[in-house]
Amino acid sequence: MPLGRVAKSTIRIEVADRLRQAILGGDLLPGCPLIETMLAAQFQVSRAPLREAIRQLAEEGLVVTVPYIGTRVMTLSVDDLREIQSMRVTLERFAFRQAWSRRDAEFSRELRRRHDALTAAIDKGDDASSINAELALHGLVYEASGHRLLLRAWESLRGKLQLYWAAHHRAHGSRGPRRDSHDQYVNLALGDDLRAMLAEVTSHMKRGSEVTERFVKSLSTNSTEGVTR
Amino acid sequence: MPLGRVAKSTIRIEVADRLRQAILGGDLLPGCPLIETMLAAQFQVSRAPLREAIRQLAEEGLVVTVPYIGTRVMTLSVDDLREIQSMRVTLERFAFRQAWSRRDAEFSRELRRRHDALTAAIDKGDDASSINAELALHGLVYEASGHRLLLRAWESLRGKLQLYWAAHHRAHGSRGPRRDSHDQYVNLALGDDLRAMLAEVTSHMKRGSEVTERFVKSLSTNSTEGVTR
DNA sequence: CCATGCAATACTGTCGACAGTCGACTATTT
DNA sequence: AAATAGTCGACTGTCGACAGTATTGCATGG
Repeated sequence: MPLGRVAKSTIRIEVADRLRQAILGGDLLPGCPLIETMLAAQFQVSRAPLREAIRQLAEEGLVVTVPYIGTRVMTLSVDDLREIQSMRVTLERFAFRQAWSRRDAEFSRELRRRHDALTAAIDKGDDASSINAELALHGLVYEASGHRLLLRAWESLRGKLQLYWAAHHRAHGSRGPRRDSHDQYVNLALGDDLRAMLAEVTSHMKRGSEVTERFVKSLSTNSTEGVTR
Repeated sequence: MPLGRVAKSTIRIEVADRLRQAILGGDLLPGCPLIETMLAAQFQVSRAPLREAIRQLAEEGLVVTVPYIGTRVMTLSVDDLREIQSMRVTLERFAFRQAWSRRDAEFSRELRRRHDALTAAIDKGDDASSINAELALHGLVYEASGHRLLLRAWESLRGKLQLYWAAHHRAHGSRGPRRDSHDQYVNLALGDDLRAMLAEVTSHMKRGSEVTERFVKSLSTNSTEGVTR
């Protein structure tokens, strides 16, 4: 038994994880200000590690900080979403190119497993889980690419995507990915036609982004408040 | 004129810039430990803003931090370089696709300007400047893409690339990009054949990475020291 | 009634000090 | 002599307090 390290964690890391979870989980809505003194009191820690955690999230792009003004959760914009989606298409196509010759039995097994998990979550109507399951499904190809930098880039994108999808879910009650929306994706990923797979990635995301974009556009027409700190 | 904010800088930002500059400029070599107390004394600031600056650089990927052990400048590896180069090809091809229809007279002028600057730096034999000039030249297409996320991704890559090139320069005295190595790149970027441009990006970087990779490989055979904290 | 200047306030930025942990060195035991 | 346990020094992690800044609300004048 390898007996892995004892997971020595610092407050900074702990707080960063909790904050990230809170943001992605929707406990801290986009635009919501992050008051250091409040959060420090709430987490029962001093401001020093909390500030460092915030600095980290800022670099991850989940929050934005303006000196002497404050930090708030990143807000949604149609342009941002478009950029995220187009970047995602580029990265995921690259990931499939990299991973294609590295696919093995383990890859296929894991792909099916995650697809089943997604289907189950959708059937159960558990939207939060289905979001995570969909992200996990798409994440596999990045993991299989063996490209650490690419995986890191995906993780950064994933956070922002999750932000959008969570907002979508809160507004509509159901984000509603269709039960069979990933069948073609999975089948091609298990097959031998890379060209078809790449085309599927492009069109799959095009379909998905149309839905999300319609939603975000509807949001930005309603929410006009500037959230005056 | 938009009249942007008055660039009010905090110590944290100042220190982060100085540190980044020191790392990329080669004052802090790869593997070199960053002792907080020393740096704080050197910069004449307290450890709090210094630590936050380090946290930021860690998220940028220029340094690595291990809890209770310390922080050191990211080290070079052949695999890392390969990943950076392949990612760069992917992103720059994407950038050209995005920017292609947005090119205007200003773009052409700026491209020529930066190309001239690069040529001048090479002629003058100023290697540090020629590295910056080459990065600036390649950076233009990212700026012209109008894709903020893409530009951000490039800036992150650029830092790591600069790290490698600076190491190369220190070891060889001259990094030696040939004077005409970017002629084709610039000509195609000014032309109308996107397909040819994309092919050029791929082959251009392939040529460049072969040189750099040979160098890094030669490095890793020599340097065996573990830098004992 | 609206615009302008000014005080109050709440928050962020920074500091110095203390506590906890790791690695190296020394001493001891077999 | 080799291996183990104990000790020491140095550095990181954390804390509470202070300084500086931007917003808010009010008072004043037009």
